[in-house]
Formats: sequence, C-alpha cells, structure tokens
Amino acid sequence: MSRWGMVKKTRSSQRREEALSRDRIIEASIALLDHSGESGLTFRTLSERLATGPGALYWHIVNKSDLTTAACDAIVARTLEAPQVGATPKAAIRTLALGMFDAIDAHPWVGSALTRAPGQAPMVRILEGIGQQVRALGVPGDAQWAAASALLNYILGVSGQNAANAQFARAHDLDRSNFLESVSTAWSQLDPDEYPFTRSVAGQLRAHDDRADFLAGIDLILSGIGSPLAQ
Amino acid sequence: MSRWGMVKKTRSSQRREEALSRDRIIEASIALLDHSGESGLTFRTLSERLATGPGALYWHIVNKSDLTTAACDAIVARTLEAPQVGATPKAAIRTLALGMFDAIDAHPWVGSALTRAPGQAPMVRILEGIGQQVRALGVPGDAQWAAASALLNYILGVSGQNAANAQFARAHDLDRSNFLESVSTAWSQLDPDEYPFTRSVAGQLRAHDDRADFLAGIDLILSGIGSPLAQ
DNA sequence: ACCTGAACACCGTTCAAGT
DNA sequence: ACCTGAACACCGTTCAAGT
Repeated sequence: MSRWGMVKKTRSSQRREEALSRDRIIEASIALLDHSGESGLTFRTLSERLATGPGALYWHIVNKSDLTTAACDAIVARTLEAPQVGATPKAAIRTLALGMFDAIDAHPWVGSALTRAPGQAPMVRILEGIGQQVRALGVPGDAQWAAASALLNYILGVSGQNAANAQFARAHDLDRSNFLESVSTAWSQLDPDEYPFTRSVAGQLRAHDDRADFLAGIDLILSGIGSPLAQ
Repeated sequence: MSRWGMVKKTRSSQRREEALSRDRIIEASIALLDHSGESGLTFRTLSERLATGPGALYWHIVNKSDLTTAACDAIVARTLEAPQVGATPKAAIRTLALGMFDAIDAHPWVGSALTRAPGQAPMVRILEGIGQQVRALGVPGDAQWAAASALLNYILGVSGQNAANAQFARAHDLDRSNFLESVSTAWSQLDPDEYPFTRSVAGQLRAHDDRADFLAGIDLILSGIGSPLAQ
C-alpha cells in the first residue's frame, strides 16, 4: 500500500513470479481451453495470462499446433497413466476406452486436438495401450494392427463427434440437452420417404446415453475381433 | 486486340458472366478446396475467383461454416447417389463405406468438414444409408442405433485421420508416402520398454494399404453385429 | 539466454453506399 | 434484390531491440 505513492507510473500488468517454461505455458493453455473452449486459446490471451508478450511464448514452443498437441498429450498421459494390473484384456480395453471418453467429455478440445495430430504422441499413447491388450487377447500377429486400428479409429471418431457437438453447442449458446433436442427435432422433420431410418431413431437421440452407446460400439468391435468370421 | 486502344482504363477484374448463386459459390469453393486444401478457401480468394467482393457472398451463404458444410454435402450426395439394388446388406454397407473412403481420399477436406458438422445434412445422408442396410440385415429394432452409429463413428474416425494426414503432409510439403515414412521412422525409434506394440507395427505402417485396412475394420464391426456375443 | 511489444500479413464479417 | 469494397476486430508469427 505504501508503495502507491512512491511511483509515478504503476505498472499495470503484474510482473510474473516464476520464469516462463514450456510446462507453465501448457498448463495455462489447458486452463484457458477448459474455461473458454477452442476459440479461447490465442497467443494474446495466453500471454496476458502469463504476464508476458506473445513473442516470448515462441522461445518455448514451436507454434500453435505444437502447443495444442502438447496440451492434449498432457491430458491423455494423465488419463492413461494408471496401470491396469489383473484385468482381463477386454476389460482393460473397455476401461481405457471409457477413460478416454470421460476425458474428452471433460475437455472437449482434446477430441479435436487428437484428430488433428495423426501419428503424434497423444495418439501413439492410445494405440500402445490398445495394442498391448490386443496382443494379450491372443490375436495373431498379422491381425493385430487391424484390430488395434479399428478400435483406435472408432475412439477417434467418437472423440471428434463429441468435440464437435460441444463446440457447436457452445457456438450456439445451447447446453448439451438443448443441442440434442434441436438435432432430434430436425431429424424427425425429415422427408419420411428419403430418411425413414434417421426419422425412426430421432426419438432415441433425445434420450440416449452417449457413454453407454460408446461402450456398445467398443463391445461390437471386441466381439468382431473374437468372432471366427473375422479371421 | 483492337479493343486495347479504345479504352483509357481497362477494368482489371473481368465482370462475371452469370449472376452469383449459392450453387456457383459452392462449386467454386469445391474447386478451391480441391486445388489448395483447407487453407486455400478464404472469402478473399473465393470472391476474387467469382469476380465479386467478399461481402457479396454473404447474400447467398450464412457464414464460412455453412459454406464448408454445403460443399461437403455436395460431395457426399454425389458419392451416395447410386442406388444399391440387388446387393446383400453387408455388400451394400461395404460399397457405401468404400465409396466414402475414396471420396475422402480424393477430397481430404471432406473428412474434416464431416467431423465438424455433427447431426447435419452430410452426416445424416451417411447415417441413413447405413441404417437402411442395418435394418435389412435383420438387426432387431433396439440394436439398430448402436450398430449404425458404431459404423458411422468408425467411418468418421478414419475420415478425420485421412484428412489430418493429408493436411499434415501438405503443410510439411511431403507426399503421402514420405509422410508415412517419417511417422514410421519416428515410431521405430520409440522406447522399446514403453512402446513395444507401436514399435512392432512401425514397419507395417510404411507398406500398409489404407483402403484394405479400412475395409478390414468395417468387416470387423459387421461380424461383431452378426455375432451372438453382441446380442 | 530469455523476454518485450510493435509490426506484418493475414483472417471472417459487417455495413453504408451504390445499382 | 443484389452487389461493392472499405473498414472493423481480430488472428498467428516475426524480429529488432532490450536485459
């Protein structure tokens, strides 16, 4: 308080306490993405939050794509870190998949970051987790890649859709149930001759349990992997 | 030629012949996206191509998201328009899925547009095509949604990955095989203790047939749908 | 070595003004 | 009714200059 009278010009932006680091930048990005969605992360808001200038960030990160992938990887790493000892391979795959589903539900931006980083660290973590269990399942060597990548692609598909739903809802100022409601209404008004199936499931959409449906898909693929028809 | 001397000031931008229309704008957008990728479509390049100003486009389209979805929908509609008479339901699903795969291979931007338009027209077309065949397959009513959405999510997952691969390759000035090569190399240099599975499939990645792998995943899900374990 | 912040080259979108 | 194009409010990224 006594300092107030001592300076002619108060510095409006408080000086940061700690030095910048890649980790601090990533943590701040996660907080921003969680709070304001994908469009909430800009170099200006981020540097403001970190009490620095936009240019300073480039000393620690390559570019925005690198930053988003790194933030995504941090979430994925935390999600998958619990080792699954004692579980059957199928149970382990279900647990891993549900873990990812819940993580993306909590951080929708992770879904789209994941789909935009093909072959990169976060995707590799998921592939590895799945692949190890596919092996443990006894799938023959030459069928392991097909089984693991089918599961991975399904998970990425659901991830992307969940992220898109959340972003769409945010952009139109709807919550999740209002969003589903509006899609359901639109589907039920489609031409009955051209869209009989979609019309017939419009009602289910309103009430359905995303998480249960997600798991049903995983189980479908798992039983396909175990089916003699597939081998 | 003789006109050259007749005017003091030649109008640098040629006056367009036809009036603007939503359809002409969408066709021009498709051409631009095919030629220059997702980043190639801007209101400035598009309006230049159509010999008009950026603002004029807003008389016919809502915004950029609407434009991209409409362009995507035009491609999806063309891809799915051939009616599948006489094919078995499984064959029809395979044909539909492969059709989408090839369309996205030819127009990678369709993959990301698809994942960014949840519940919208292009996605509904695909869902309807799949759903009708799932019904024809004899799947009971209460399991139809799970079966159709598993297939849809898998297709969307692969779509998104293919689009991301193409965009990543374009951004780094690589062709497809160079891109796979670089991912494969990166994977084979991972820590053997932490990433045994991913390392073991790194080699397969280099030589693998995307299209065949995609179909293998569809078959896996189809045999899961037909498996007694799943019902 | 690390940070600053103005400047650059873009975006999508709006809107008064024209025809 | 439809189009024009300047202007607005942003972006990510760069870079000379500082410490």
